[in-house]
Amino acid sequence: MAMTQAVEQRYTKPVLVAINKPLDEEDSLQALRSHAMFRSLRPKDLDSLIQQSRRLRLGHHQLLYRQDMPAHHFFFVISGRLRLYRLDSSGVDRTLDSIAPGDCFAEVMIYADPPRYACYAEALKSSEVLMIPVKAYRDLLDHNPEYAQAALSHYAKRAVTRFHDLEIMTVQNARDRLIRYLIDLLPNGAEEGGEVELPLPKCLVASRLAMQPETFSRILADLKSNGLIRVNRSRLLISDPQRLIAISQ
Amino acid sequence: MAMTQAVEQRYTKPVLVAINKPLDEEDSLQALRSHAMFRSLRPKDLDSLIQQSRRLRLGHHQLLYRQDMPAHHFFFVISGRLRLYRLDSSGVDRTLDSIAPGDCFAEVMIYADPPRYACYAEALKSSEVLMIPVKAYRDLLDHNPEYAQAALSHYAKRAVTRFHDLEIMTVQNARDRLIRYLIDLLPNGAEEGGEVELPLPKCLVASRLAMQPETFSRILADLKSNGLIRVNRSRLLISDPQRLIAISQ
DNA sequence: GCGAACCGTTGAGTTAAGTCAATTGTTCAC
DNA sequence: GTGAACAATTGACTTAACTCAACGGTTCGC
Repeated sequence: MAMTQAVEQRYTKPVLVAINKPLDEEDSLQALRSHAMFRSLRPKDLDSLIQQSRRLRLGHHQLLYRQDMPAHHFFFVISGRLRLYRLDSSGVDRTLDSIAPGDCFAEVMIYADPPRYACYAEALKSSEVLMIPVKAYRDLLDHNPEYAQAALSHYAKRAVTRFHDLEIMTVQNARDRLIRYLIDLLPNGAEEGGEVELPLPKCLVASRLAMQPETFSRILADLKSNGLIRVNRSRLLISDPQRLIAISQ
Repeated sequence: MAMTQAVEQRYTKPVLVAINKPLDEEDSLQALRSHAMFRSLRPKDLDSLIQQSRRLRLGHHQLLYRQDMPAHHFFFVISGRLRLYRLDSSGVDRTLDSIAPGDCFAEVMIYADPPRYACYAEALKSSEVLMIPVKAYRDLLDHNPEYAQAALSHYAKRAVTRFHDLEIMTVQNARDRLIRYLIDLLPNGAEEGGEVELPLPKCLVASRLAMQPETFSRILADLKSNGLIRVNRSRLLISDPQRLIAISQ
């Protein structure tokens, strides 16, 4: 109960009040210009969209928005890293996604009705995001139907990714879920090994994979002792992905 | 190993060879005309799309497509019910979604590159689907940018739904996952109770929720004995959803 | 530079969920 | 209609994962 109250209290705290910065540094928006949602935009339209947006600086652990809050903006990550999570009625924090520079999030809100954020978003470290008004982007699409193609392609990819995430979570045991997660972190799939960096602190990866931090730690220790991975902080060396997959039966 | 071989053997079996029927029964395509992806299409264009499509009749347990197969078509369910599932390397069957009449599936393949089905699709009972060529729909969008808007709205909704499905799966214990699943089946959310029908046989709901059929059965029996639900075959009566949510802490 | 937080790891004990097996009820094909 | 396959349930047992607790190692604020 005390927990529940704490959660509700958080709803009343103001968010989206971070310091905004002038948007004169063109170079740092290069990534934006090459994102699937924006790269087909005419410079004039993109500039107009950027003009209507605000650049936010977020500190470590700073909350950007809350679940159920009306969603008037979506976001593009310029630098840093964020995570999406939900709180359930008993206050348990469940991590759903992490977002890297060059990615968009909450962009599906463009067509939600009523538009409300489906989760919390917070900075995992000092970060910069571009806060784009949903209405501005929608207007752009409404007046330039040819732009919808690019957005469509991005949205389809997003749906595929979410489907894939769901697929991992239907794996019934913790070890195999973790192995699947690690394989997916490899840039080239399962073909060849490589070093991967966990996109989240270990305790949050655990939460993302629906297991306890202790379980996560034990599985990793076990994989390590079997020579399947090497662990250096949040960097993992996977030398033989095929063997890892074989282990997961 | 024997299992693995069986799986691979299935890959070689021909699919998509069901009997096609003439598309003269206009009435049964009414649902198609009101679907978000098609309702804004001019009659001429919709008719042309339908002309290029084939209507398939699928028998009980008949396979429609296999995971990893090149995806040249997406589908609209006219009648019956289908399920999407994946097989892992050891042959375990994991159910990912069920699809009701009036719904589309594999439609995200329009923008996949290369387009390959991400899972298996099979009929849960005798069903009819419309098999729409990906290329035909893409051409329609390419030549009529104004149509993209409708597709965009549908794709955004799809991404939101998948995100929500993922969210349920990060719930760590089987009972709470099942309760969340049941609540979501209620048409009016958690506000008032009602009777819901499981969209899948119980053993497949269990698979969808990453638990064993025995566990599913035991949890349901327990909820029943606590007066939280009434069970009649695949129909469940949820009289007090709020109490059910409270139980799941 | 020091202590307080926090993160990650490890150990010990407990519990939820999986496994195996037996039984009944249903559905379906012939 | 009958028997074979399958779906669902229940019991007994095992095990994977959770919980609680203690303990190093880092990081961060002062």
